[in-house]
Amino acid sequence: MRHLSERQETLLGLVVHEYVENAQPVGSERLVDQYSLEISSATVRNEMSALTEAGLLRQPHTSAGRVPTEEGYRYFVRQLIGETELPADEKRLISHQFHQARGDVAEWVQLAASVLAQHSRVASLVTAPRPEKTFFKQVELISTQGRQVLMVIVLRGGEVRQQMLTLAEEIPADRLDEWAGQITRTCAGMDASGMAAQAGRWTGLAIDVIRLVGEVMARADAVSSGEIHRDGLTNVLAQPEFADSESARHALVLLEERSFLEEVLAKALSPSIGGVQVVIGGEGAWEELKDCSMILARYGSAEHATGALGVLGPIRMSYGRTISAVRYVAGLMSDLVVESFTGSS
Amino acid sequence: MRHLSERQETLLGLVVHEYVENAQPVGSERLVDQYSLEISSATVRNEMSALTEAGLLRQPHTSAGRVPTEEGYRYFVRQLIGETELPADEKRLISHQFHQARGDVAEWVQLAASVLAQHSRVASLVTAPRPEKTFFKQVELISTQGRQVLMVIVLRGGEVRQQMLTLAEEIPADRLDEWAGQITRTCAGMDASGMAAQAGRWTGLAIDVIRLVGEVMARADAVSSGEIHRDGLTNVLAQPEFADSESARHALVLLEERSFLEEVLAKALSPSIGGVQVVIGGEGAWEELKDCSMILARYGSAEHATGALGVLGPIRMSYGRTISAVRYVAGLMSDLVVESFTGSS
DNA sequence: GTTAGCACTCGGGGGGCTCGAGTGCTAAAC
DNA sequence: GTTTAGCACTCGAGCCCCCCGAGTGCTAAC
Repeated sequence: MRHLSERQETLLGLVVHEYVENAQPVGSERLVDQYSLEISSATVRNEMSALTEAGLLRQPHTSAGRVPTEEGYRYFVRQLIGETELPADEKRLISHQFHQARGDVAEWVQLAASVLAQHSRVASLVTAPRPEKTFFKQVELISTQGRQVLMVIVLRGGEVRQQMLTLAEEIPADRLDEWAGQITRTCAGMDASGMAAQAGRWTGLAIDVIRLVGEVMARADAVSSGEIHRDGLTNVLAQPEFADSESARHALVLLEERSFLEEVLAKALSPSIGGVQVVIGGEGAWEELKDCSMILARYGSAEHATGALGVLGPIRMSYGRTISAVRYVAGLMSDLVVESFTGSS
Repeated sequence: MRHLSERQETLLGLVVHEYVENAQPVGSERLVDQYSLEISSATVRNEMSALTEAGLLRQPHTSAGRVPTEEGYRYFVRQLIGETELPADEKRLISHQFHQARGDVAEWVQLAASVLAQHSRVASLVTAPRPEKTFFKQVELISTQGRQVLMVIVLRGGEVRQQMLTLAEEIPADRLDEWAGQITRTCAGMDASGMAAQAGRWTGLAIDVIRLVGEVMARADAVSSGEIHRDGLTNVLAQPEFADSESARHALVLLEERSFLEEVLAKALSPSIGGVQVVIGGEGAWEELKDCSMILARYGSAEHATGALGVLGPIRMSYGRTISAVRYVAGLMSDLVVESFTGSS
């Protein structure tokens, strides 16, 4: 399977392209017509035969056209795609949309999902950016009703968490402020374990507050990602491979199953930020997405916060287009994260 | 169509029940067999004929069994369902799950969606509880990096919003605290328009802060609901009426189209809390959900906060079961909202 | 009012047919 | 040696047709 001739590579590329477009096995004559090839259909047949031999194409049945195998798609993506870029006008449009949404993280995430879904025509996933590890910055204690107190915990990077706390006895607001100020001054910059260690050194109300803050931070550190924002679910239903409800259901289950998505995101994105990961047909590791591909990227920056985004669609997907869309959106999101952390307006 | 005999009502009920179970037109003989009726199939045929006349049943084609019409379902729900209750053990299970999740609003919402999806076997929707109108309670100004300031806005009821603000010049943290304290003391309890009116009376930094707070509050008042949490999307794909991908897509589009859901939730739930609204087949008002039904309820309490929840599924739905599930979950959510506001632990 | 009997209807499913796109092979041409 | 025309062969998709049986409405008897 090593060493495809240049012509074979070209033909593989054309088969992939044609199949992605039409969702139908592509035959030799068709190919010659469609792309005005200089060679005859018989030659194409010979080459196709070789590609089939090499495991890059297959025939759904004897005497039907050829279809790329998973291996064929992988070869295509690895060797033939090059560095496709989104058209400049699409880039401009997307970047414009992102500039509109500046300011609100939740909005970015939603927008990224929507943009990906629209430009890739498959289902998209985006998680909000989160720091690798949380550090305490500030706490506010706000009395609500009787002995109920709302704790507002601010983490480094500006993430805000809230948590209710019930006091043993009512405490006036100014005393609460005082406590909060003391705790903030003393504990600023600590991580979850640091907070846990602190608790013992305090008395009264502060013990509970610090313990709870520590718990909230530990919980935040434990989950690998927040909510996973989805969009474009209906796109995958439009694909002919999901025409029968059984396979459609199967694909949708993947997209609903949070734990599965988390696992995939975690495993596929362990490496580094910037690169785009392409998982074609489960790669042997995930039986569940046998007929699906995912294109994933991590965004953000390691010292601030990172998130993940990507798409999930049928194996028969426009990889060039989709990969560049994922890469571009990941880049924009990275910029936004860095911007919002370093405060350059 | 007025005045069905008791026997006719019984038969209508049985047809609905049988059709909901099997998704196939039900014939007279089948009905007699299945439910060991004391009357002959010919009699059943006569009654069915009358029900068809009355517009409550219809035949998919001449010489097929009967299927309830939309009107038939409505009659069934209005007159025949009674006050079905979930079995006690299911109630106990659900209530137990909710007690586990106490404390975090986002968790309730997610749990409610999951429970509804599981017990109704269709797709569920839940919005987070929100107050009718927001009132300012407190603001904190937290310096992050250089001239970037994170505003944390606490609203009555404990809802927390955050908003970035870029200063004209750097201001030390203790000055920020001072400003925040002043604004909080002066403006506590105001609504969005009150805040807007305030802005003019201040100077410097405070103008921007108050203006932004006002905007955030106005924005919060404008959207009728926050994010709509969904679950059980795959359930609807399992229904035979959505076997072909076209209708499945159609249903999924409804569930993805935020604006549509908001409209439906708003219109259907204008009345009051507590009651369960059943929208069968669009009721003429929504062409889009021609083949779907929604069962919706508002939860919470008017003076604190309210949200909406419900399910969307095919018209052929187990109304008794689903209505009681929606009612029960709405009740639990209402309790949680009230509890969390009044602070009774 | 109820029911047995009966002729009639029509959709679904299975079998068989054709059609055509596509293949692999061979032998001739370049 | 590679390319290509020619050709026999394959096999699934689509179509037609037919049969079957569940179900109906009607009529006449109970």
